[in-house]
Amino acid sequence: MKTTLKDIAKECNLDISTVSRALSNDVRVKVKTKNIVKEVAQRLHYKPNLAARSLAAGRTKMIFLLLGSLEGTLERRAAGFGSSYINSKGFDLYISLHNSDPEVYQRQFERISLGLTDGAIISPNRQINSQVLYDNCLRDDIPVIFFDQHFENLKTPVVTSDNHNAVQQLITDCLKKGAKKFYVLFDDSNSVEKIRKKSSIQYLRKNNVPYEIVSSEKTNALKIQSLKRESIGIIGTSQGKIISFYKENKNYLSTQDLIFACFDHWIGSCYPSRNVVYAIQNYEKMISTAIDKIVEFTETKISIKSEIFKVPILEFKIIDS
Amino acid sequence: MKTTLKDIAKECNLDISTVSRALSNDVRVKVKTKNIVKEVAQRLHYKPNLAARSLAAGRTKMIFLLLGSLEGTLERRAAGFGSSYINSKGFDLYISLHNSDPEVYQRQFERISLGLTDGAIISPNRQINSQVLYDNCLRDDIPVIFFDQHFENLKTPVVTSDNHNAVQQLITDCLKKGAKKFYVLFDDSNSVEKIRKKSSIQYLRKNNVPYEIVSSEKTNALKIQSLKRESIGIIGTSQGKIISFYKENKNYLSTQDLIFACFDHWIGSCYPSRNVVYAIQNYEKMISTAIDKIVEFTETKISIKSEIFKVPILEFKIIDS
DNA sequence: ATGAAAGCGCTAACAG
DNA sequence: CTGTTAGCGCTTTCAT
Repeated sequence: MKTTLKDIAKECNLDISTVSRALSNDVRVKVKTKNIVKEVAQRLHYKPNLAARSLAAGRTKMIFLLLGSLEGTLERRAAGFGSSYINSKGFDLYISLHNSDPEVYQRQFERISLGLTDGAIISPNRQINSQVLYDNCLRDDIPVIFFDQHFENLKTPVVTSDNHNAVQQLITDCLKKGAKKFYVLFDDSNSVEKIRKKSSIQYLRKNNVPYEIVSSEKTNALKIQSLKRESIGIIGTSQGKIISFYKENKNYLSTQDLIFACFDHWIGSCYPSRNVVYAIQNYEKMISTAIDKIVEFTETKISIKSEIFKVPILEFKIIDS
Repeated sequence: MKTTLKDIAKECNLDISTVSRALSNDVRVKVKTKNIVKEVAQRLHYKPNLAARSLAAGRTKMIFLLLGSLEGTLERRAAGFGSSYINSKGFDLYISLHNSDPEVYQRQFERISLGLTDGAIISPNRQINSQVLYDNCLRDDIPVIFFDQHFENLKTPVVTSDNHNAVQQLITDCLKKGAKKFYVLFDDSNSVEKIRKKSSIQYLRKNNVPYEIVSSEKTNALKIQSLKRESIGIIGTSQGKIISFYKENKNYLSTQDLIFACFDHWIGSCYPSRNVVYAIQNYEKMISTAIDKIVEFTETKISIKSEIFKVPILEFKIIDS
């Protein structure tokens, strides 16, 4: 059965409060008493009840990380690195997934202000009005910071990559490698994709490069086709998206000279393209920034501001065939 | 400020206990009273404090999922599917990562029995004696089930893939595709790798197929090399491992006829091999089995048994070039 | 149908 | 240095 402070107090003939102090290394307790208490605690396999502690102390040292899924490299790495990083601050990170399900998202979001966490980092679901949920947390003084996704209409703090510059750099690299026209695979499925799409178009227009936007619904209708072999840049979010686009249009694309551009990583050789360029997002900086803000808030109670933290791309990589 | 039952009680001129009942839809409370209470609760933005509830009720409906990382397909998918699956049972899943760090692992493991979770599913770290940690949880009646990794010397419940059969089927497929000799890339880094290695060797021996075990430390010393072009099977845990092995031995391997075999997924074409065969583990079945067991335990308090649940492979896929 | 009261396990004043 | 006391917010008997 569960050992409590009471059990230890009885065993030591001390008051429960002294035991509590002894275990939290309070300077007021005699060293000798401390030792006895600690030894008894160990012998009885004492473990503090965090729910009780939280109730009494008003904090849990737990931070919540709510993500859509773990399929993206950024989110995966952020989760992995964030766990370690937060540990070094004496906190714990609890990750939860909403799988882009609005109901789950809302439910998880609401759980934040239920007394078990001191704050949260959230990669939002765009189908839901996060502002309401965010305001809920604010009202209860629970700090929340958004991660990766950024909605212009929301008054919330956000940590995000500098997607605008990233995309333009990727296109520049493709152009250097000889790309003469582009397929842009970004869609409108979330705010990151939107920004990337918008920036791509803006930059391609500015440079007078022909392009076609290919949303995932109507991939088979490639307009810009020509019989002669050309150098084509294909830019999209991930290796997976690019590869499946390629497969769907293999007949045409396999006859062309291709240059792929995407984010975060590329596994294997650049085949069937001639070159792959990709932008590695600085997930460490992103998640640590978010964590720093949250922790700072819980320790100082100075209110969190509705700021945008744009984190530059970590590195641009080029794979040659 | 935080609204509590007390605030609602005051506002409604009711006792706090009636409010509590009304909000939990207790049949004893008059419908009219219930409606009033609920309306006031909403107006005051009432949210229950889970720590307090947990303390009073003795359960949290939270299950802990402790994983090494999210880099593996199995773990990622299990986390994703598990979150949804457990929601349908009225529970929540909290994922935490130990990044193969023994200290973090121990710390997270110990957190399980700290009163915030009703149970846990754990992908263990082999550097740590999990038995002790497991016994700790048992003593406090916290159900724990191990996931994926299986240690023969531990008396614990475990859900794992049928790796033995999986490996033999993969090898069979390679042989059918013409493989005449093998490189086995499994190592001893964890219990799954160990079983896969052992089963590979056993099966290759039985079928008199020449093979070489290539641990990641000494990859450059390939023994079985010949000048003539041969059909070579390369079997390992993931696409990543196989590709990096290939790269390290490109001079020799690029002249050979290759067949790759691995687990869970393969992105892109099978190039530079002729065929890729891979075994998709049934992560849905694995995680749902684990969740079912944990939930069953928390609801019935019937003690969890030290059983092994072997989940068969979901599907074997073959990619042709 | 509602209220009163005990208590879950712990922390944190306040005494002494 | 240690004990006493009063909660934290909620659930749950036991009365009425």
